[in-house]
Amino acid sequence: MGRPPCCDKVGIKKGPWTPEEDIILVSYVQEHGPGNWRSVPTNTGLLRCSKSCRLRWSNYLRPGIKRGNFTTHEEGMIVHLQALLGNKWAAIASYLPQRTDNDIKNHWNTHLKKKLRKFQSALEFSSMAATDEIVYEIFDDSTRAGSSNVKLNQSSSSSYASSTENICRLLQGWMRSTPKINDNSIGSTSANCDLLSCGDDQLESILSFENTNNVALVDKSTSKTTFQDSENGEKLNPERKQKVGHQKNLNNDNDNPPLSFLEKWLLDESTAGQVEDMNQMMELSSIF
DNA sequence: AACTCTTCCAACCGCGATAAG
DNA sequence: GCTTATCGCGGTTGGAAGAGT
Repeated sequence: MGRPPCCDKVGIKKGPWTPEEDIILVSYVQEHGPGNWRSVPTNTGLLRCSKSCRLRWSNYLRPGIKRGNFTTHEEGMIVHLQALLGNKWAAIASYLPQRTDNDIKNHWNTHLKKKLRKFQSALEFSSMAATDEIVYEIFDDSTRAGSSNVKLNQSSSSSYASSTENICRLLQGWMRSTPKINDNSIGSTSANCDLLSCGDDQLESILSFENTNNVALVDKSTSKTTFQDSENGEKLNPERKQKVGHQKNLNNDNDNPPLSFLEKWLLDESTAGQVEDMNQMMELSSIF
């Protein structure tokens, strides 16, 4: 006999997650930490399979997730890493703090692939000594699209970086539309009731998050999440946390020199300059 | 205003690797 | 060592929202 099933397929809910379900999941993970997803549906009463819970947590509710538009630098990183690693979205995501692999994958498929295609065809045309008129026609579409790069830079600061803020936003919208909470629909854990009755400040403190190596600390004034290494108490910003994680992995995996080389290369300013060059080219395309 | 088309992204599906019994 | 479930990943899809006609 092998393992028992994580959940029977009967009665499993599918589709978009409701704020109630999010709160239940977040409060459970706060209490027990991420992992052991198999027990999550059973212990929380969520009618979701463990897989769905894990996905919801890692792609949406996990602290430190930045949502919203990608910066030019992030896009450059993705383009470079995709060229080097292929469609290894999880690997690429590990170099982009606060972005999920799903987010990167979506952004690549919907934006970057098109941008690159245009960029490459523009290069081909220009190498064939094309006239200005031809180049103008190539980029005309992006001009009409509303100068997406300018918009991108303007709104890049509107991203939000923690599950606290995610949940607060969800709650704010949801509470407005749902004047009275139906306790039966939410579940039976006391943590859920606490979450629903507390204010934003309280919610943020409840949502401080601990995993195996790092403790996430939520800054109430900025809603930003910082990480503290539970081993040595060192405070880390999310980016630093990612790097420390990498360093640990690298130390544990000595027969993987290409990765450390890649990391060095990526952090090299001269390389970053090349990325910027390419992005400037792409931005030029929207100016034409 | 109503309809169609396109874009975008959250969530699902299927598969390989790994772990548990 | 075998069987079976879980985990994590990449590909794909469904539907909401916006744009165009």
